[in-house]
Amino acid sequence: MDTKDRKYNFRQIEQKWRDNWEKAPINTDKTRPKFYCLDMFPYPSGSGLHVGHWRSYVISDVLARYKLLQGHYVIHPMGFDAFGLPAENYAIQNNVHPEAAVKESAKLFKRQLEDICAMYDWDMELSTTDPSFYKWTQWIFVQMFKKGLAYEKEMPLNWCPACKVVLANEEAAGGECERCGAPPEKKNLRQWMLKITEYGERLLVDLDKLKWPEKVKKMQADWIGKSYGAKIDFEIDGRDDNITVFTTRPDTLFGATFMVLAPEHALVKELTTSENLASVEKYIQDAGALSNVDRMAKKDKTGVFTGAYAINPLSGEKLEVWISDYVLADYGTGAIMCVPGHDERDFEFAKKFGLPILEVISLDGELHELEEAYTGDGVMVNSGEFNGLPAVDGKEAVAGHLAKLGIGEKTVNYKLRDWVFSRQRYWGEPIPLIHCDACGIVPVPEADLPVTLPHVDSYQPTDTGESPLALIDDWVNTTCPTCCKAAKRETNTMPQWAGSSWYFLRYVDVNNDAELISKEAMEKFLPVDYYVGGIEHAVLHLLYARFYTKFLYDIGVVNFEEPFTQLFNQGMVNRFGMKMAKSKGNGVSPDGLIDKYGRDALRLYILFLGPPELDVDWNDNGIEGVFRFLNKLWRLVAENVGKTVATTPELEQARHKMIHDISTRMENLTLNTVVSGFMEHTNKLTDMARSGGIDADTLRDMIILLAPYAPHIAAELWETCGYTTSVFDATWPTYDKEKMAESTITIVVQMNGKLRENIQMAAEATKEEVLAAAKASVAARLEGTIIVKEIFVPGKLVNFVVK
RNA sequence: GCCCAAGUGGCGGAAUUGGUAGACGCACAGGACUUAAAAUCCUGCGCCCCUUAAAGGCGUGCCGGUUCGAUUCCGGCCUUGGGCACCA
Repeated sequence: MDTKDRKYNFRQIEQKWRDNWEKAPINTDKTRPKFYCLDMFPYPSGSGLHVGHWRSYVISDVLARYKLLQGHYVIHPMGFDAFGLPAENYAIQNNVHPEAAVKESAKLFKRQLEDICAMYDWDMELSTTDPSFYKWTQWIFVQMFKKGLAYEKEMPLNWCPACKVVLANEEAAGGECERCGAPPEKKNLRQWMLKITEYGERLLVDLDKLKWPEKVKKMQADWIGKSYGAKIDFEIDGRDDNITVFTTRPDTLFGATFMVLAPEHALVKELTTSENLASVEKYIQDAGALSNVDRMAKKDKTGVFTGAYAINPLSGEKLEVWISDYVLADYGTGAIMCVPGHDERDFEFAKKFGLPILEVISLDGELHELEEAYTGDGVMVNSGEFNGLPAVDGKEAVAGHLAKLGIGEKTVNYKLRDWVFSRQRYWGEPIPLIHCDACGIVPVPEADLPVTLPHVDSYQPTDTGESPLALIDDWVNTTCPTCCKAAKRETNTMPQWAGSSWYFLRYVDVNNDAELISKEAMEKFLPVDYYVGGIEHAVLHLLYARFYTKFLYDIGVVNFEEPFTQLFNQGMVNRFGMKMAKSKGNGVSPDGLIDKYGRDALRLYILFLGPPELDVDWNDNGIEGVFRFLNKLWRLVAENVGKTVATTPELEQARHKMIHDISTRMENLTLNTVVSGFMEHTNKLTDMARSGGIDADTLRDMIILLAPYAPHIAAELWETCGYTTSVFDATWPTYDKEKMAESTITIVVQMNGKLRENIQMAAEATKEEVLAAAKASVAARLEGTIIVKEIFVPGKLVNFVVK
């Protein structure tokens, strides 16, 4: 140590241990029980890492190293999600080929990731753009195709005019392109879809198994959107076909006074009478031109009457059939029964167009003039034989009655739609299908995978809805694998989510060319135990990855149905009121801080900023305090090594308390309080060392506890203390509750709940002794009062209730 | 509109099961060491009353409740952030 400025030489120490660990890696014993601690892998951009990126990587690394010290073999890999629009857009902006840009960026990222000093196993490194990886991304698609889960469909889709690409529903949530924020347009396109809806129920039910933040589970459950109700057939007046509706309120069926179909509904053209045809056609045309955002933003309900009538199956009333864009074509049956008395939207529509409003649910059983839709509880009225029945029971009763009549049945509905899986961009995995005039659509044989992405100079996206790959004749033209005649390749590519939906399976068997993953590796190392990343993927990546895993389970590739047992979402790092990002000019580079305070100090400071799950505002000021702490701790060891004293009961008590505090806070992942705990205990131990000396056991355990957080200084101090094996080969110390108990405890004395005195008592003092001492301490105050009640909380406090 | 978080000193934040509110750190002020500075060490640091001290009072967004005792539990509100949003 340089005694002149009493600061430890972090530059020299950190370099020394970085070199050492490169030569002799830690965490190599694969015979230990595994713990798979995964970071959401980044897409490599050319702008590099800022301290916001560090946050999640430090959190997961602390956890990984903690598990290592607890005796696990820790799988802690890192890779690059390099296909997709972010990488392609970056390349276009900088006028380089995506392949070159990705290579360059990955190199920069890797160097910056190494600065964090996370114990990534770079032997497992993967990139989604590597043909040996996307061979299996394509293989999974082929399996889905063979199982009928991938299908082609022409339908109106969300098209982002800025990104020049279609969006999945998940990517267009909230009426904004998930990537660029532009409002998507509607465009009729032929696209490849994945039947994620077939897994909707399992994706919903299995959420219960997961140790995930409730918020994320709820977002997924809401996205899947299961609702219980009934399908009901309404006879069309004068025709022998029906309009089928889905409703969650069969109990209000008597109150259905009109019907509305989505403009796109198949029956609309057939039903419309000749005198209404012109207005209906105009309405359909106008509705079709509206984007989803405009459609949602409309303040007023609009609609037109078709001229047709349906019959309410219970009341027998004739109901006008209207069309309106407030009914969605792709949810339920695309048609609804309208109960204006008990549905706000139907009420608004009925008011505007003068349609009848009937009360059929009443809270008090009486009849009222409805000023607005009543959506609460009550009993059925105006409902014939069902009158007087509570609405909650009415749902079952009416649905059962309709089922007996053969015109309805109980059913469930989901908001989840199939996944639009093809993209009109160059930089993605080619979809491995071949279009043959004779054989139809044929998957590329597995032996011919991967279908490699051809290297071209012109990869700019087009407005046509076609991929740039369509322009490459010698790639598009091929032969049919079945009949050997001339055929054409599918030119769409996969979305950026394809690789990330399964990458976590591949790390542990990254070089396997014969299968996606060997059974042995799968059974030994999977699934992921702990997954750390941002909340922005709550319904995108995390839903897709669950879907893929369930599919791979079904075809026997993996033996588990959920990929990520536990999930942690770290909060964002903000600066100037917004998320830190290079593009916004508010990014803080770690480089200067590393140079001034070192990697260990920066790791600790990022944790110290605030609770890991909450957003924090960045400021540079506090890192000074963390740096002072590291120096203090350095001096504590340096000044006492070689002259440690024999363990005393006080030292043993302090040591067990320290292990307890750090361990429980680590387990709870309240990592900001772990750092303050280190400071607290270091301060205490420094005082104890000065007054009576410190023992070797305490120093040893303190260094082990610190190792996950500040690995370099811990390794150096460990060596200073004379240990010859790595600190990461040590075992996480355990504590004994009895040994951490203090011999003297502070008892709080209250009167009427207000603090009056603190008294020191021996830990083993009896209730009577404590009460007597407490009474004595407040004797003067008790004069002239009557003690009504004595509250005694063992080891904590005494409260006298007096009059 | 619906749902979910959060609200504590000048600042970031802490408080295990309802039991001393403000740990730890930053900033600030005073002191020691030093020719001086840096570094380090010591002391103080919620607000009010008071020359000071003692004693007292108030205090965890607001109003109320339960309790011997509430940052913690319950009811009602306010503010901020996030999610969903014509899903019948």
